[in-house]
Amino acid sequence: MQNGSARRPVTVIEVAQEAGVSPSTVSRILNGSAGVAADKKRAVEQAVERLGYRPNMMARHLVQGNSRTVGVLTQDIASPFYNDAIRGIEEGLMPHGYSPLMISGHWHSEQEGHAIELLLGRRVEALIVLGGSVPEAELHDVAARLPVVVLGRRIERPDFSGFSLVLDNFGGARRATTHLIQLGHRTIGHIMGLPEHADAQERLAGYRAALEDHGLPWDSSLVVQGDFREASGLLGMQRLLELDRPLTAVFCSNDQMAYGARLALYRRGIRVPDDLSLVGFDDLPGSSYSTPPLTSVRQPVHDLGRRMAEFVLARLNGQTPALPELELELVVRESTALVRVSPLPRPGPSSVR
Amino acid sequence: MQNGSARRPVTVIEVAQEAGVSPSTVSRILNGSAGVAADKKRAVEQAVERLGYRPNMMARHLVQGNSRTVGVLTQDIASPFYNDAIRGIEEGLMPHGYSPLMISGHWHSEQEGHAIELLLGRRVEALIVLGGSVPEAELHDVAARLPVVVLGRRIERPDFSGFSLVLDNFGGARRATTHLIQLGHRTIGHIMGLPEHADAQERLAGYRAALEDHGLPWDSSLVVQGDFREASGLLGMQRLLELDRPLTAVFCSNDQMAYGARLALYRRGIRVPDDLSLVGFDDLPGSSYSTPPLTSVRQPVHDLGRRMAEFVLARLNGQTPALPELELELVVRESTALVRVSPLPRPGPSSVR
DNA sequence: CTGTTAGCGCTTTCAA
DNA sequence: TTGAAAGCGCTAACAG
Repeated sequence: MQNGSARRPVTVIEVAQEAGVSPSTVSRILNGSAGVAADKKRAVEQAVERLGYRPNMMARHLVQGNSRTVGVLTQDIASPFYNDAIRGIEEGLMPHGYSPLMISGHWHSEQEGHAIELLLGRRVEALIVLGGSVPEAELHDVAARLPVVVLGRRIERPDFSGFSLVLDNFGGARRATTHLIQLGHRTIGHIMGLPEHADAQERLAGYRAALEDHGLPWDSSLVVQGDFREASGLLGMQRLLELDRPLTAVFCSNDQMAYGARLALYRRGIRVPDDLSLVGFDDLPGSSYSTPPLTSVRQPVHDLGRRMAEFVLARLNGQTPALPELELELVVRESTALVRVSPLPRPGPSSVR
Repeated sequence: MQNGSARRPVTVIEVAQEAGVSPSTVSRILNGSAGVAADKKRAVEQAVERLGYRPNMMARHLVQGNSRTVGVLTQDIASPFYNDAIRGIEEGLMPHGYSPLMISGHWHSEQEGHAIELLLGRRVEALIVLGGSVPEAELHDVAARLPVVVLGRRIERPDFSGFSLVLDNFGGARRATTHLIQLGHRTIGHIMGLPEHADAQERLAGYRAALEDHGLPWDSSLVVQGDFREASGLLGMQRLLELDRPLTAVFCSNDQMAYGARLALYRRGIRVPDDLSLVGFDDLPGSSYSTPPLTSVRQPVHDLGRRMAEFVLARLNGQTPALPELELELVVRESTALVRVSPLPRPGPSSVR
């Protein structure tokens, strides 16, 4: 059995020898950069085939001074939210001969710095940052050297030369809450995301604004804190249910927490949406198949990914395109319903519907 | 506003000049490859800082003949299943100074070929393949050049020099079905995955084996076809419910289809697990927060990812480690329960326990 | 300890 | 049309 490693890769020189031409000719044929006699072309192609030659991109890029690569700094490759964006980025990049170099910061500022270092070392031509918490100064430095677009973070520095793309979290949250109010709900809880997270703050603000819009009182005890993950949604809902205020609806700062909240309700035999309406945020792929399908605020993440890719590519070509702020859409499914007359559910055996 | 592109990156030469030393000295300091006078070291470090120098990895790798990179061919970066594996791979690679170069084939044999081409061009030192359908011949060729490990595919070629790692789908499915039988279920449906997919076939076989183990009759009308996605689970369950056989449990070939099936049941007001028990396969992160939390077969994907990474790294070092076949564990949650009413006049022989 | 020299594999002048 | 030569940015001998 082969060792599997070793065996030096074939080089142009070898191909050239095999085909009886010079390395430059091989290069020209491979890149179609100049006219070449048909017979030599055939000979080279055969040699390439026979030897299993594959151009060494590192060498090629070194001499050409480009890497055809765009760095993507994500927080968690495995997070359902960022994933969609990544796929969009891929789609935007590939047709132009670029590929993404992905790396995750794992919500860890230090690791993110490290990641950027690595990306820069690999000479990515542009950088797409998905959320996270790299210091603005660092982002700014990078943006001075190459096109940068950061999603989901508002960059305060007025001189930031990159592009910061923020979604209308406020508007989305306000729309979601308004939807609940229009269904007749008057006591609406909110499970908040990580409080230091701008998204969470804006969504809270949107929730509050909707309340004010309709002359409903603001009650801070109706807001509990979570961390964007399922478990915190479960805990949050439990705490909400312990209140003596009989709430009939809850708006969660993201879908994952809504899933957790849903489970807390299931355990207590509180039906959704009959006894309590639930709204999430993000519209994860799974949300259309949860029980019941979850009403949520959709962020056009996939589309956004593609646009960001195209954006940096355009910058690379010297253009200065615009990146429009996209509206967030409320997707009404089956987890929200008209408020019932008697808001107090009676706990009982776990029965869904 | 800065253009954001252009501005040639700093090179060693410039750093050397700035610090008043030779390029090799700079290199030595950066790599710690030899002792250097303290003052020169300080001077260089300052120059690096001042100029914002970052070594060009492509150049470094070119001369060193390695890329410190492992290719990861996944089907879909956004699939929750592969994601976990990817995270594991990352963890396995990073401590050794390697990074993953990820690319997705999108379940498209041709695109996968293209992806491998790209990876090879970037001189990845090893390749990790997650599922997919690249022709064996191609995999074999690659494996002759560098360490390859493929997950979730049995390679038939006896001379394959890579490592093929398959999970015990059969055993997992058998265990899941047996669990149902032990709960008293006698009419158990199965929603199958893509029939051309080995995983789907093996899980079907496991389901069938469990039936036989307990002397239950095999009934092909109880098996409907899906494609591993939610929508097909929903459709599949609908078809199952149209049967006049009153089934009390369904085993789905993966969690995503189980979610779809769950939704079909919800729509008809059939309760889980009270009226019907449901089992999935994969144990996706979301499954512990579905309603009800889903009983499923856990694949240690994350762990597997780490192990695969360590495996190829070891091969790179000339070792030939083993990759143990890991057992799949049935995670019993709340979507399965004792059968309520025995719908059939106890057919078949032997005990039920 | 440090500078000089010679490449890594490729493309791109520049002549022929 | 083609080959020879130079050089991308870096490190690894090899002298000193």
